[in-house]
Amino acid sequence: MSEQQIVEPRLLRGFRDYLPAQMNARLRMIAAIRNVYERYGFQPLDTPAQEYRVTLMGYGEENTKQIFAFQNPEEEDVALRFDLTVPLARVVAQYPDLVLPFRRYQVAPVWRADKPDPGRFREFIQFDLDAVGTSSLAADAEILCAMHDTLKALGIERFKVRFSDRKVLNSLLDFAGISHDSAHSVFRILDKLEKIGIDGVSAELTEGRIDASGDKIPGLGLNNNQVERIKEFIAVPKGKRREVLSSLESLFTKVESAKEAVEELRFVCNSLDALSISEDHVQLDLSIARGLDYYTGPVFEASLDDAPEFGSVFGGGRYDGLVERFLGRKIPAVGASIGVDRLFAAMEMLGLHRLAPSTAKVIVTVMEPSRLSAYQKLTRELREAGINTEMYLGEEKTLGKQLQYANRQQIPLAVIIGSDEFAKGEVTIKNLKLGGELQDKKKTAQGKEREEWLKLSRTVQVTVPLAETTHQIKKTLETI
RNA sequence: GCCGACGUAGCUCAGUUGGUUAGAGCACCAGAUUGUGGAUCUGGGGGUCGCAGGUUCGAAUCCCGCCGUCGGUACCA
Repeated sequence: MSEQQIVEPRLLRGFRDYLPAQMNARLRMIAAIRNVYERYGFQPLDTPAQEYRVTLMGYGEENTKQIFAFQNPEEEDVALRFDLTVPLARVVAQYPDLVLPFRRYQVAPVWRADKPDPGRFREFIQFDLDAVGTSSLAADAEILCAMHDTLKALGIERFKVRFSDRKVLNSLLDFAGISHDSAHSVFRILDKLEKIGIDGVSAELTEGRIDASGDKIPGLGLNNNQVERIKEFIAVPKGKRREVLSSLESLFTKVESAKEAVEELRFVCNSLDALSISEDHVQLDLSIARGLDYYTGPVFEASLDDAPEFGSVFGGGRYDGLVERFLGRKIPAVGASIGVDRLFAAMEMLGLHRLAPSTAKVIVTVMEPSRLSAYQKLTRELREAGINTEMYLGEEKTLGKQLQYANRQQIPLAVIIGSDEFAKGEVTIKNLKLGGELQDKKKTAQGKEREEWLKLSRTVQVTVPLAETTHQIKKTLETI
């Protein structure tokens, strides 16, 4: 092939490869999440990557530019799904036989034509859980509870699930005397509170500001009185769920529309108490806005304490109006979506992943190629015993090279059979993982530790009769 | 989309006011060690200096355009 024909191997912006070490970690994440969702009795669903474009549209024109849209060979307008919630609404409307409440989970890639950021990709996996067909806020509490359990199950300790209610923000507009037409803009600015602070919010609500890069950000033109009211709202102190709730209640005593919001939040708080969900991990936080277009009640959002720059890794809320688009009548629903790849990236930054490329626990090295069938037979035996086993298939003839290969693949055990072992009908089993760990400690070990080290190093490699290979390997794997 | 910075080996970067054959560390490969991985030592391979033009006797270095990356901002069902 001439040089001009070589195609440069490269990725599209916003897309990424998952090489084996990362893919193993991602698969473990997905399995752990699924495990939690099924413990709550949610049912699996899958839908196609492509939908009719019109199915996905209708939540504001400005969003359409985020959708990957094109024409299929029949020249129909189609698009890649950008979330799993809209397809769910379509399914619920399309299959009237589905038993309600329909509680489903779905794990699948979605696509958005956003500008990529850390933890933000153009193709990413979402893992959703939703309950459709129930207006009971017990469902909302259950979703919050599942969010909490999921993050725990992923081995994350320092996280916050925060919740509020869309109706609180609507009441805030009444409280501050702001037209509901401006709702979208006001909420968007409030959502930036953590990022730009109270002064930044204040500026954007009034005359605008100029950001660090010299960009002009237009203001909303609210008057001082309105901004003061919003500041009062923002000033509601953070604390225990019930404390925040009573502060809110007293602030909004004269706002008629707030009664429903307060009652909803009280219900959710009561449920969380009944479920013994800790105040440390699940908090009532009035400042979260999210889900501006279709959320109608409680909203949820989770972030990692040690990776705040990744923002929301798990979010959702109640959306009672979404199915109506496809059915003509309302079906209440609530759910949440975990951004698997964003969370993966955050955990990667925090070093929370166990990264090993291989799925093999054992490598059978090949020292005497002329007796290949003996190695094949043993490999087969180990596999039939349920042990993930790889036989060395590379070109290297020396044992050292083969062990180096195993080490790089992070395969913990090696089986060695050379002329000595063949002669005696034995096999040597080497614990590469333990050997590596001991090597690291070799320099520092002293006194009693040194004795322990010597004792352990005698167990790194054992030789047993061929017939006991499987038994010995199982025994050793239990210690790993 | 807008503002700014930056593109030199697989990775992280150095490269003096433009001056011969563009460097380092890590990684990789080989040997020391023909049946024992991660350590050490020695040697080695690898670069159209993002792409295309211009200025110049001479460009990685200066100028223009394009592409890409990063940061900020906007947007985010």
